Amino acid sequence: MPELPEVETIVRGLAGKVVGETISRVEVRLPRIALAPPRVDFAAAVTGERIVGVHRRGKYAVLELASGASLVTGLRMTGRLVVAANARHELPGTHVVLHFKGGRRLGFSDVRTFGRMRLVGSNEAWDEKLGVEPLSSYFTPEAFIGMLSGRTTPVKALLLDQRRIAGIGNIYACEALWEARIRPSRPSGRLTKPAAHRLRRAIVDVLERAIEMRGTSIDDYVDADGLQGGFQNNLSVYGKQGRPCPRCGAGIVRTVLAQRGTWWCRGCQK
DNA sequence: CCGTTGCCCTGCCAGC
DNA sequence: TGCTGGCAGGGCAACG
Repeated sequence: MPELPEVETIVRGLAGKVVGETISRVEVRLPRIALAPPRVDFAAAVTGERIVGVHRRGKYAVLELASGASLVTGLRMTGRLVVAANARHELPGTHVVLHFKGGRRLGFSDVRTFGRMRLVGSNEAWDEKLGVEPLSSYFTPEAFIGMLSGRTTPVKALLLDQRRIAGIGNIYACEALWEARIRPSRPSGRLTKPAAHRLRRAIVDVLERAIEMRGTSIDDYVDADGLQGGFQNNLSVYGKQGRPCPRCGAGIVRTVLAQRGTWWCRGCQK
């Protein structure tokens, strides 16, 4: 499931492959995947556009187009964006294909069809609901403490809320809470100041380390070259129920919190 | 505003 | 072996 580090890795890979390319043809095989403003036809509007930049916002990959419009792709759980030289390497469940002049192509695939590729106009504030970028200078201890204070929501649910911090998903929420030695169910407002500082630091640390390892490949994620990441070998608690905690040796448990599987250590997360 | 619930969808796998 | 029911989960709409 692509979270911030996986989307960052995809975007870095795409930058060297698609910037400067002109989209000569667009295939939309599953129309509900490709969204556009009212009365705008996705394929017609995108055809002829040139890609002038690529960036990430939260868990979204954004292709910047020469007209000022953007193609915003949300990968959800199983979505993939992969550049290929030809049709031979096409992934199963490819729903949208951007063909470039010269023959290469960018395919968007998603077996579960939860992901979306959306064309947004230059003035469309598509990301106004998204919270702070955790790897930006705006994610200060003060900003984080402000989010936590007075709230009864379990701190893990707050980490997953994209309106507050953009880009953290289940894997990195679990890992950051373990690193900060904080119990996932702890009410946000009950974190001590040192705990809040530890957690902010842990979020930044775990995201940066995961980007260094090119993301976590549990079952579906691959980068823009179709290659797996390496952070799955560095996970401490995610998916590790029954295994010993790498820090204190107690057994890692799996509970359900905010409808999500939650892995943590009863021994050292308080 | 805030928090919760249900829905979308298919691959996988435990259990029979 | 073959089937099936339940689970996985990010974002969004609807609701209280």
